[in-house]
Amino acid sequence: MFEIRKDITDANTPVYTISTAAHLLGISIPTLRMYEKEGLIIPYKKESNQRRYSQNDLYRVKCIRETINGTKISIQGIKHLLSLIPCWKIKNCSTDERAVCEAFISHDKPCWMYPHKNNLCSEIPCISCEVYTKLSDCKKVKETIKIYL
Amino acid sequence: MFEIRKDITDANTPVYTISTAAHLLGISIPTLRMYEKEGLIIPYKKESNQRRYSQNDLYRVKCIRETINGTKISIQGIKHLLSLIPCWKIKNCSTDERAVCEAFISHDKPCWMYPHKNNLCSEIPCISCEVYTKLSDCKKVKETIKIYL
DNA sequence: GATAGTTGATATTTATAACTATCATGTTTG
DNA sequence: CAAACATGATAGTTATAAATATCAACTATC
Repeated sequence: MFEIRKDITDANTPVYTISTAAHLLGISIPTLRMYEKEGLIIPYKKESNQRRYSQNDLYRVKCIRETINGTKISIQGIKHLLSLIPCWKIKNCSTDERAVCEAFISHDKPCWMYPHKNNLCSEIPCISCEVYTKLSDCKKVKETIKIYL
Repeated sequence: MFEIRKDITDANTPVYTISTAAHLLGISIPTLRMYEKEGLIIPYKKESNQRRYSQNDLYRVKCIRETINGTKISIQGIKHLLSLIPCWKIKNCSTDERAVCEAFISHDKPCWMYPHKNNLCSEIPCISCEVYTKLSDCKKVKETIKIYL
């Protein structure tokens, strides 16, 4: 227990329980749950509602903590930053879709934190959406924006 | 003393001393100097090195404080946010210029906080550069980015 | 079916960012 | 040429974000 699994080839496979993840990261369980509540991470959830973390999830949390404790950007700041990811470009939203999409309009939290109902994002769960998966390091938002500028 | 001057038509004219500005904003003088040190504001400086604040400067500080105290984004977060303003697009930098420009490469502070030597930005002081002047409210970075996306 | 680990929620602790007070020195103003 | 206000710098205070501890109820595992 509490060991990094090297038998898993896919870094996106959710294998670690919350206690293992917390141990590997050197943080407490409530902290992990807080990051999730704030929308900084979306762990996989089993049918029973239990969380399972992948290797990429761990990396993601590592980046979050570097940003909070190293760069001194607050959680609210990170959320604001993540809201700048041009999801409407990545997903190629139409003008009509943008006009009614909170993720396009607002800028206080990442797109995956808004309710997805009647737009094209409701087709795929956010945990497997490229907008979420392709940007594990919140310090790389600028890079991402540059691509579409 | 300590009164908003209504005789000044140009909101960019630097008229208020630091004590007047602090009083009008309801904050201390060191706080104003801190915001400046962090690159969140560039007050006009007289030949004697004394600061003079314009009406727009006051508005800018008001927005900074809303962001810190209301939105709960830290100063480091605001700096990071301001670094995302696509100055290279606004100023129409060449590929060669971008390649050596810290403002293009880095993302920890606004472009006007980097030393400007051998690029086209050295022609104009940052205080009168449109990249700085056109975005008084740091909460409107997303709007600005959208224009160029 | 007993032990270990999970869930969300609330209460508490801790670390520190944001802000202020105060300093000796320099500048402005009547 | 005083009085008032500026300067940068340091030291101290305060507010609170980030992290943790603990809870009763629920789920997993052997």
